[in-house]
Amino acid sequence: MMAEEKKKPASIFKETLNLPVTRFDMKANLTQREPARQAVWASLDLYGKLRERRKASPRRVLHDGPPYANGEIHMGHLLNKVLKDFVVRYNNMAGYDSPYVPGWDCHGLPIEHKVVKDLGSKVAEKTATEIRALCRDEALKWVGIQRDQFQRLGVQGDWANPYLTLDKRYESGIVDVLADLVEGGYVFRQLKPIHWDIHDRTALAEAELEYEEVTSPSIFVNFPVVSGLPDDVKVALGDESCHVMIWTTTPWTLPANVAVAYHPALEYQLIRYSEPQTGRILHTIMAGALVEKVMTLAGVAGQEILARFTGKQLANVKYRHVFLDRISPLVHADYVSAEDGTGLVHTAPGHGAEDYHTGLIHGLPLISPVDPSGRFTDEAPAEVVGMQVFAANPKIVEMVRLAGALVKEQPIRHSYPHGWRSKKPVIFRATAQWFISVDHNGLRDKALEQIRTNVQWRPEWGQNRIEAMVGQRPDWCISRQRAWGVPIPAIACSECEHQHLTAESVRYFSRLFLAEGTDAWYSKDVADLLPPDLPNGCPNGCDRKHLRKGTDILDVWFESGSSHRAVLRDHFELGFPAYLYVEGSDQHRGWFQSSLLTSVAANGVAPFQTVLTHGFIVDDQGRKMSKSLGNVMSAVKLTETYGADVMRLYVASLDYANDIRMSERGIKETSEAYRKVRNTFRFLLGNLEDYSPFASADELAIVARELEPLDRWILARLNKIVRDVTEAYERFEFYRVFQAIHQFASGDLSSFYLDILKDRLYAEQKAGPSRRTAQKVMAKIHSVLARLAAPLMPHSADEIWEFLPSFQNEPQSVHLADWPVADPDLDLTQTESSDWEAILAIRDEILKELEKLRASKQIGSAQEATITLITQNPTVGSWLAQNLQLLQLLSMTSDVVLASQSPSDSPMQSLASPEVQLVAELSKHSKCERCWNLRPSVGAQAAYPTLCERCAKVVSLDHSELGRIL
RNA sequence: GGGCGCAUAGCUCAGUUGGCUAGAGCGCACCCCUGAUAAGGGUGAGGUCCGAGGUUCGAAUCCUCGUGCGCCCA
Repeated sequence: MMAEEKKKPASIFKETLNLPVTRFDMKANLTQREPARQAVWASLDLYGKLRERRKASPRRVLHDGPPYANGEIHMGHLLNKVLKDFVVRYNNMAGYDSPYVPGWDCHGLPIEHKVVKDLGSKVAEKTATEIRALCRDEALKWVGIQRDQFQRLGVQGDWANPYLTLDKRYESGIVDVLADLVEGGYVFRQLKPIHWDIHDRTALAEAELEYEEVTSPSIFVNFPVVSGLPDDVKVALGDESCHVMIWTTTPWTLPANVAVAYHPALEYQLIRYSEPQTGRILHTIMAGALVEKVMTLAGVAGQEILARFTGKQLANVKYRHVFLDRISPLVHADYVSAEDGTGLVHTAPGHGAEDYHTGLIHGLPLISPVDPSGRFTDEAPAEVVGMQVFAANPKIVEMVRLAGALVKEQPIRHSYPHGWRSKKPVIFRATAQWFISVDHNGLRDKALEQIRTNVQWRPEWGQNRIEAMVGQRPDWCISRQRAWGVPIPAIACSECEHQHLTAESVRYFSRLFLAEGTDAWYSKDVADLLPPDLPNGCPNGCDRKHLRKGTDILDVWFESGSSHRAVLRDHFELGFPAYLYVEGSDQHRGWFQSSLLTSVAANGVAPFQTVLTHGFIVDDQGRKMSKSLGNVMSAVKLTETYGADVMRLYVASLDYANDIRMSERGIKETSEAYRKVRNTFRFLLGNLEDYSPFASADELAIVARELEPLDRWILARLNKIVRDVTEAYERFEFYRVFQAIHQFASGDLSSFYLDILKDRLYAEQKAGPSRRTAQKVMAKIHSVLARLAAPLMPHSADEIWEFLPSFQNEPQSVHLADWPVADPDLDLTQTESSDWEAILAIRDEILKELEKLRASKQIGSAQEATITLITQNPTVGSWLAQNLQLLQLLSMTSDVVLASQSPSDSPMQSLASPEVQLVAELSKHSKCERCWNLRPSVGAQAAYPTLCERCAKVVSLDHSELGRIL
């Protein structure tokens, strides 16, 4: 019987139902559809239309931080660009003029490194101009590749006119900023140690170093103390002389020694020992933790500890150099430890990075008596002048020994930096560099003031972070000894060492570079480059033949940090300052800071109103993605597999403020969420095919009193979604947008509103008011939801938009549409809200009871059940009576009735309210052949004995031909 | 080692100034429907709110210490 029923032929009344029909494909097929749609956008010049449409609107400029033009895009790029696109697309729809000019960072070491590597030994035959041309080709190649990959993600912007840091206009802008800083007196020249390859006679960056094991002569040296010992140490010492002992693996740096560093919290000891070779009684100071180890090494037995004290008591100690006539201080340094050595560190600011910083803090002199080929200059002690530093090591050791200061010499194996090309050990050598003074003219304080009062930091802790960094940062070294970049246009005199770099001269070069590019600096002779304020050569009267072009280029951070000039102010008509910068949190030290400092120095204010940062991508276990861990996900491949809209939704679903966990599994889940949203739209569209209002969705009057209660409820929900989503976009909280849209589509629409609506859509009169009202509501939801989702899934939202019933009267793309606004007339009153809350709670209880009937095989669909609500309370009873019909509708049951006692011996279930109980049982009504509802009215119309009253009416009105057949 | 952060179901997120039995969607299990069908619906099981102390009548929430992870620096 049951089986027979299932197989029975379709009822002739099926033809009279309004079942969904749509051309909108369930299958997204994004990898084909998206590029096709992007081609359509390009042919429409959608971006140009958008600019035209918003040209008189208030501006919100998101200024793109330039990614480095090297390599394929990775997940970090994808995240960053997609977040930016959410912001830009939202703002354009929300009524702002929000242009997006993408940029690329094209200069710098990695590209130059790659080019030089590819050239191999041929590099020697190439001029700087030729190498620069190859670098340019390399950069432009990657710009092209990355541009295609970014566009594939659906990122909207002026891709035909991006800003490139190698562009003449941009280079000119950089130099223009430099001119402002020179004019403001921020730029100065000073010695600084850098990694130097004495074989290739060139500066090396950190990335160009390779670390290898070498053997070095390590020595322990006693420096004689001349004054400043703490009183208790003096007492313990009596009339004896005393030393401080240091350890070094680079004896050749001893001529540059100007201090000995201690850690203020370490424990030090004054010890007395007998030197094994000579039997002399010596007193020296070193870290207590190392005494045993060092004395054993030196072959000393029976040393005595005369005093113990902490490092900070050494603050006033002075000592004499062992072979130079120089008195130097002890200084504190936090990096000193008792790991190895003596806990007292030989400090030579001319030959080490840490030493250099210590030197800056304590005002130590910077000595570096070494020439470019690594030979001691005549500033060094006479014994070693002209010797190559490594070759001079034994000589220096000998000098220490002769001075009676050598405690122990011992070869040591350790890791030491080598040049990537020469494969030879490198040295730290002080050279003259260009700097920006962070404290000149109160720059640091002004920058801090801007950070605190004139910029919004999102998340807020970004402020703490950058404030701490700016508060502590040293002067900014802006010169680099490379070829691929923007020259610092200084003219030097090799006779008198004069460096010509004035505001006027730098502005002159800014104009020259705007016209000819920075290649002019390399291709022209110095005689043809003399700026107007240097007409007669060196101002000190030296012969013109001594003039040389400077060979330094600018730090790339200065370049990208100057984008507020070339891009925001001068050449792309974006406007200064920008509404927003959006980058990873590492840029608090990088681009945010270099942009801030250059802008505050040149313009007096920050270049951004708001700075939004995102975290870094980690794997599903929270570890960073790296080649060695093998957990790197390919942005390009995943986009090809899942489609840009899915990848975008995935980005949207994550709270990017902190670490961002990504996994292919997560992408698959997002893919499911996308399908759910897409199918929900498909259902809307399927029921709107025959609906074609003349007005656009926003103009379509929806009058609250014409609506059924359920329609009012869903539209009130839609109001809330519009408000929540809009606020979330304003706050850049896209995961709230995603959650709201997904949960609305899945929870409110698919499983509730639309499910309940099916009866009305399918079975009511096709053009009758009930069905048409439902369609009006659905069209509204369709239109609003498509727009809310458009920034996140621009391709799919646009596809959906074209299926709007009112499409002929709408903008041709969803991205040209206005942002939806909530309609307060559709909000529920307080009473309505609390009624709904109660009704939905009862519905939940009904559904649970139905599940029991289903489990015991009494019913299949909810239609087969009747619900009886039981209460003795007359107030509750009358409230229920008013809502019985609604409860029946919402539970999709055959019937909901009210009683004062149980209608059967079925078990009663108490509701949350103790006043009400309910019973669910099999309905006694017959099933309508057309709408499949079990209704008491089935058979009431003699002409249609198998139909319910509603269906009989609909059929007789819309399908009178059927009546004649029957 | 220092600075700035983060940690709530398997996943992605909620959780107001401390206050009912910590929620949602997805996933999962079981079931229903076959008129959204490579769809749709229902019910259910999942939590040491990173850990340990403390403040409080009461802590996912506030404080301290610790663990793990990320970014930046050394």
